[in-house]
Amino acid sequence: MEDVVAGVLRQWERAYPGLDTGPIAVLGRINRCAALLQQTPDPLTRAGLTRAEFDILGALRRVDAELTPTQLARESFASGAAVTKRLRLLEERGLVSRRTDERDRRVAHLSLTDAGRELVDGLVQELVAYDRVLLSGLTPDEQDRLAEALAGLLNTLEGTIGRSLR
Amino acid sequence: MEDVVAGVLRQWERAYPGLDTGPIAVLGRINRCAALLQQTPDPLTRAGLTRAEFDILGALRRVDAELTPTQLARESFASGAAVTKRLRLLEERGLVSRRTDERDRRVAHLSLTDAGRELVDGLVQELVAYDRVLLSGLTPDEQDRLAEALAGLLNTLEGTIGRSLR
DNA sequence: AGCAGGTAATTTACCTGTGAATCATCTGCC
DNA sequence: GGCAGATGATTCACAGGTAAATTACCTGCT
Repeated sequence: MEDVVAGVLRQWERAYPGLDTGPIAVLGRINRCAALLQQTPDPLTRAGLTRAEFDILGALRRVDAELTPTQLARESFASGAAVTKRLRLLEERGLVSRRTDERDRRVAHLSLTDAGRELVDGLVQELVAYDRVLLSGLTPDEQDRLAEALAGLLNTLEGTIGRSLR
Repeated sequence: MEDVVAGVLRQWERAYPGLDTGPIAVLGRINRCAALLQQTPDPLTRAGLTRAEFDILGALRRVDAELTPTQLARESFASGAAVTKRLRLLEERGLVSRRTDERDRRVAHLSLTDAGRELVDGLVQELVAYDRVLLSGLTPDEQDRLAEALAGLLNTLEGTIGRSLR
């Protein structure tokens, strides 16, 4: 059985005979998977959260401590400006609370409210269950190998990109 | 050697002992890889194109025929509105030209100009070479297995999502 | 003929992210 | 003590995406 990308690859190969479509086969599929995952309604959508907002809440839950906006940006792989915007919405919804540092009044310390923590606790369970369904087409063994290959790729990418930014 | 996601997974596991982090290990890495790929400057950036714009040009080159905006939307996995906007920019740059259908004056037929075609021809070579570098951390065999696993996942996702939209 | 309904493309209003500038505050040095 | 420069966070102007409404046109039915 063939996926959508396979047809695209054949077209490229026909347009440019001899072209090495191997790299596109990998990266094109990663992009396509990510795009599909982002567009699909999931438990977060039903809870009225975006993936980006959940990344903030998740970071606070994971580390189980207060975090500053800068730390949150690093933890959730986002820009500072994006974090500021998301925090405003999350605070308005009463999921996150803010405390100003006493020593250095520039810095803020964010933490989950009780409501925020309960929301995350419930959502994590739902999300994992949902993700398991999405992966159900692969055997557990295939899933493990896929995760491992992606970890390797991720390391290369972080390296390449880190270098290109300097 | 460990990737960035591995640390995150350990934190989740510590916050929720016994949580099955397997699904996150796969999907989290896919999202992270895609985000990195999107943020990184690549040959397209240097040519002043976004990935989305190149997807339009690429579709026209691949099928080597005129396409309507609706067909372009399907081919490049985008919304109609997005295609309209991109086409306007690409036409302004002289990369794409438009022809109105004679029978049905609602429909437009888009094709690459000579300049557009030459641009794509050059960029495809550069892109494949660049992608090969990004994947250089994996052996060719690992790359093949990764592509295959992703194809399987993609099929499941298209299925799951197709169902959820009905 | 002419209208009801469908379809292609575009427009509109809005939302979210980004990089650059700005504001507020702290720290080190003279 | 007080200023120069650094740093944390926010704001700003803008780019690009989306869903829903709109425009323009075609087709089939009476």
